[in-house]
Amino acid sequence: MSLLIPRDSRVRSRIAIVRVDLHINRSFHYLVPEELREQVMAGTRVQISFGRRKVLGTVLEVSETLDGLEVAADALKPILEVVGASGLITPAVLQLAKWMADYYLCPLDLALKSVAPAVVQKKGKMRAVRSRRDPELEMAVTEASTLTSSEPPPLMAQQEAVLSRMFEWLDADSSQEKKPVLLHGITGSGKTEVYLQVIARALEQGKGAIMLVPEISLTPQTVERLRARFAPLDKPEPNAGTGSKPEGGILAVLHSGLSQGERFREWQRIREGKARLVVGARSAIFAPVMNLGVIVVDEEHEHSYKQEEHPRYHARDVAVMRGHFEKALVILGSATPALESYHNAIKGKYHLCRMPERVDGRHLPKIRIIDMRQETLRQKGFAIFSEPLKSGIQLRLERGEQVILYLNRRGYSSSMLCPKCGFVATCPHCSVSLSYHRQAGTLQCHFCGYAAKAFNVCPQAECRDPSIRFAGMGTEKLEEAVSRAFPTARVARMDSDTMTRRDAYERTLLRFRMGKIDILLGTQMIAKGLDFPRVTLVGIVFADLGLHFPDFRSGERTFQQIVQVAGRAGRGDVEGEVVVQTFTPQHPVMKHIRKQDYEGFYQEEIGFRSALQYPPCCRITKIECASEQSSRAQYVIQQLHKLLLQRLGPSIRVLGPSPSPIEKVRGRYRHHLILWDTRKKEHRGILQEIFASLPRDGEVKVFPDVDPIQML
DNA sequence: AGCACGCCGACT
DNA sequence: GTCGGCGTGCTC
Repeated sequence: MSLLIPRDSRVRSRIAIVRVDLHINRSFHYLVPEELREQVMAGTRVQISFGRRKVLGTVLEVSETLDGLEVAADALKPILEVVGASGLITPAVLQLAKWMADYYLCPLDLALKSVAPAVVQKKGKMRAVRSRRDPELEMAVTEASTLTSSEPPPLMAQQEAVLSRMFEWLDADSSQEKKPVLLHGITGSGKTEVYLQVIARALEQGKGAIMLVPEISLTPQTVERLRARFAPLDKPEPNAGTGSKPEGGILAVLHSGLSQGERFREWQRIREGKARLVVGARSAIFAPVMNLGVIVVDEEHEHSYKQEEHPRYHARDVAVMRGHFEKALVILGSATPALESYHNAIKGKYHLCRMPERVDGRHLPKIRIIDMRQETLRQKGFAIFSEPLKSGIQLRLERGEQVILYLNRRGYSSSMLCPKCGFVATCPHCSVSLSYHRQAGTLQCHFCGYAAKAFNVCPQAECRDPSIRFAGMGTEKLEEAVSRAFPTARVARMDSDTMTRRDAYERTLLRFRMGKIDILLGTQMIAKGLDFPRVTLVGIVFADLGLHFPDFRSGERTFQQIVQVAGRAGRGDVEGEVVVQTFTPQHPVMKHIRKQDYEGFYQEEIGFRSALQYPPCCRITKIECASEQSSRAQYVIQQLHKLLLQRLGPSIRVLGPSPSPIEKVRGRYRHHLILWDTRKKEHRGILQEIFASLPRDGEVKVFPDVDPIQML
């Protein structure tokens, strides 16, 4: 080796343990050259020569000694250079990645990949930043803001009380670990203001803050409030010679719409400490904020915090771990907490803060549960609108108030079937029926996106019957029905079909805010955080939709969705009303929905979970095998099952293996099994070994899913 | 992941 | 005799 490391002199050279960006399940030792000593630390991205090529890697550890090193020191190669600058992955985030690899049963490489965007992992050349701003829209937003005052408003007593506790925890000895806080505040109770003030205090203390939101494009209002509140803290860039105002300042916004260049720049600003407040979706939890004071997870119950690709991490839980490692205060906020979080709060693992009142003495809307079986009898056939909902809408139109209608299914109808021969259009790639989209004139698969031209007659050669029917109503059909029933009303639909353009969502909400829309209807897109004071009626068109899924969380999800949408009503001076239409009014969830009683819902639901040993009473891990051939996936899951029984024996409870409830998705057949109680460290170690030892059939994919959300 | 080495069939 | 198949194994 011609690297000429003097054998005698530099024995005390620093040695970096480096994980290479290749699929090698171990790490390698490199020398840290004198001139890079300052920069190389745990987490630093480096370029090294590996064999005969140059590759990138991540420093896991820097050590002063050669202890335990089985390679002669003079055989070590030096680190060639540091990528970008040090600190792209901070030591704390590296620790987080190690934890993720262990907890979520994935190779460390994969965990490292998910903690920093690809552009940051590589050389990170700055590209020209394309502007995505829309001057017309911005003007309109500015004009429409009676709302974004940068001054903190006066607080209600409940907010004061919660804040004083949070300040105390935030200010506590920074070497002390901080218990996470669950902020359970009903819709409209002023949670966002609490977040803002805790963040403000952390920033004043010179610390950083991360705020996670379920999906940034659906929370422009929250981002606007942050910008309005914290923009004054921004000092103009000293080198802004061009006169154009530099973007950002103390606030960095990370979202999927950023180009690679924009993403890199935001990351860089955070790393350099220019931006200390980061807002973003799931992956923003890995932002390289130093000296982190507080992490807020807004709407912590939202399923979008769970990544559905390997590693299947839950950003809320990762946030709790990051807070643990960095001794930062973690605030989980929701009106309808995940059962897991509330359970943790009840057990004392989290602090519990409650805000049971709405701001300004406003009341929660009254909820009426309408029995659609009786409505069907009364109206002599299936009706989309019950009488109370119909008259309720009419009344709001007359009064010039606004209405939100919620139906969590897009398209015109959810299936297309031939009443003569029984043919049902199904997706060629997934085991689900195709939805009819009338505007597009297509049949679409909501799992894989497959689209085909809709038929006029039954496509079966021997049938060709023209009376082919569409069953199961979606938002498109609802829109049609609304327009027919209320011809004078101005109606807008919001779902992923109408919101294809990036700013369509903001534009529609702006028109709604300006009173140019009377009835806003849509899918869960309209359920999140909207605050429109003139909305006085919310209609849940078909509350049973998600209730009968073969998933132990279907009741919880239904409760959360309906209570959240209901919370959009009555945020102004006029009291709100909610009409919930259901064919199963006797379902236990409905009585808690009627009273908007989270506590009652929790108590009843936790009883079911405990009896059936489902989370949060127990932790489960799902293992899924997927292949283009069902039999191959089945074979691998059976092998896995065998190994599990051999290695873990009776100490572990296994359900399955069985085909997934929706067996085929995107042309891949899935088989899974569920393991109970995998929290024990030795269990995880054995699971890791089993995955590593599994004969690698490249075609059959094996994914562990720790704490699964998606059971289908 | 690459890229070596390494041991058996059809070609100029 | 040689070119080349891709099966194991190594990379500080």
